[in-house]
Amino acid sequence: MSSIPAATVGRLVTYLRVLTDMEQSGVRATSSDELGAVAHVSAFQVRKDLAYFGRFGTRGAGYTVATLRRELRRILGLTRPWHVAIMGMGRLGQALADYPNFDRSEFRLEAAFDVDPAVVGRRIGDLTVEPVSVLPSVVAERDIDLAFLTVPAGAAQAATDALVAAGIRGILSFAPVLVTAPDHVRVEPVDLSAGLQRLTYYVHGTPDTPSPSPG
Amino acid sequence: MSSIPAATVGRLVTYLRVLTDMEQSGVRATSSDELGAVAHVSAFQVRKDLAYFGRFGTRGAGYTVATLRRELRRILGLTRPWHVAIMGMGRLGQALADYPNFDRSEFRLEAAFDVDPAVVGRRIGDLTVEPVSVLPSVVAERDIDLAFLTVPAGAAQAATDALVAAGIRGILSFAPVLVTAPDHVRVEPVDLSAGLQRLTYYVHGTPDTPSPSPG
DNA sequence: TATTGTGAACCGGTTCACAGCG
DNA sequence: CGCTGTGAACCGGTTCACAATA
Repeated sequence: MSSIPAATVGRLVTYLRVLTDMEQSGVRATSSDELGAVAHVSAFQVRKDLAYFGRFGTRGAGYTVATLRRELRRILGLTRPWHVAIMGMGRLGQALADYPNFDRSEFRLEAAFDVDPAVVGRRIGDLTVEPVSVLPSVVAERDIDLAFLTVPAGAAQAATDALVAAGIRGILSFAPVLVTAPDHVRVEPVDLSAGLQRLTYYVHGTPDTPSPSPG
Repeated sequence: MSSIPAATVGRLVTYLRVLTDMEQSGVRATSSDELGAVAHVSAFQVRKDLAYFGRFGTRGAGYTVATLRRELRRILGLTRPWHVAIMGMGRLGQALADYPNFDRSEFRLEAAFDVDPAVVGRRIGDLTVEPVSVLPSVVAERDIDLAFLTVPAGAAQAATDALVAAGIRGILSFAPVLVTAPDHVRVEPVDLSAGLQRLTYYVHGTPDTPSPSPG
């Protein structure tokens, strides 16, 4: 049982969403059946995924929404605040900087960086854009854990190297390129253009000749 | 050989990127070995992925970059222009609307929609925001194939239903919720907050006790 | 009785070794 | 001779059946 399948981690995130919705709707209890139906996953799969981490239900009764939700938040590391920096204050970086949803989450935007002197010093949301030269000291002083990588493709690897050198632990990369980081730094791609290209694969083909079978 | 693994489709997108970079750098020929090294995939895997679709190389010699690139573009459905609408002109929708990279790609932004009368009529990039009431006629008239779903979580399912009813074939969803669509409409999630939560899973744990093993 | 938790069977994707061929 | 293309072996994730238990 050494290593958890990546697919399981992804589904845990989905289960957490469903449980959060349930809790807000006042639902107290649920079952692997119900949870699976909402998450589009089999009840077997729900139970197997949870079994990697412990036993959270009551046989014959199911799961308590609040309890299971708390456990999933703990498993996913969402019980403490995460300090986040934005690397690259182009349009996407700016859009993320005043994304209001972060206010209610465990993610705290602590800094914003750009190489362009014309952008440095500008206020965006309640951050002031800082030059990349101060990245190492800012990361250390404000205990920054994670970064959004929102620089152009050509700058992505250099920016990643700088983040790694500064001591960042994880990177959410929006760059439309493959960036490489050492094993102790996790890179999670959120890739607009890759998603778009996968989409065309599944959608193309004429309406007559059915599209390539979905995965 | 009925259905292609989803992972293969994702890797084809990566191979295409690598080949595009190679072509721009003037590299004429490559091999499954080299391609795999750059894409962080085994040479076996590269050859197996390609074998689902045909035979594109020359035994003993390898692959011609231009040829393989053309074939991958064809396989992924990237040889014709795709007409795209943006649904939801909040910050993210606006950021996408003047994302300059689309100019050079096969994706053409053709329309932007919002429910908010205060936003309708505004010009963003070279689009004018239109009310959702005209969605069906606009989709039909401008032959719109795909949509970016950039509405708040609470509006995501209703917006999806509207897009489906209007005849959209594929949706790139940025909504932090699970949206459901009929089988003939493909939904590809590009999920910021899910990515962030997967990231914390892999990063959390003390520096002493090693983090959960990566997938 | 109802539903969880789990060892075993199954299946599909990855890895491999090598046959095919330029 | 070198590298692709591919049938077979392997492995890991999913599915399943059922034992455990509130």
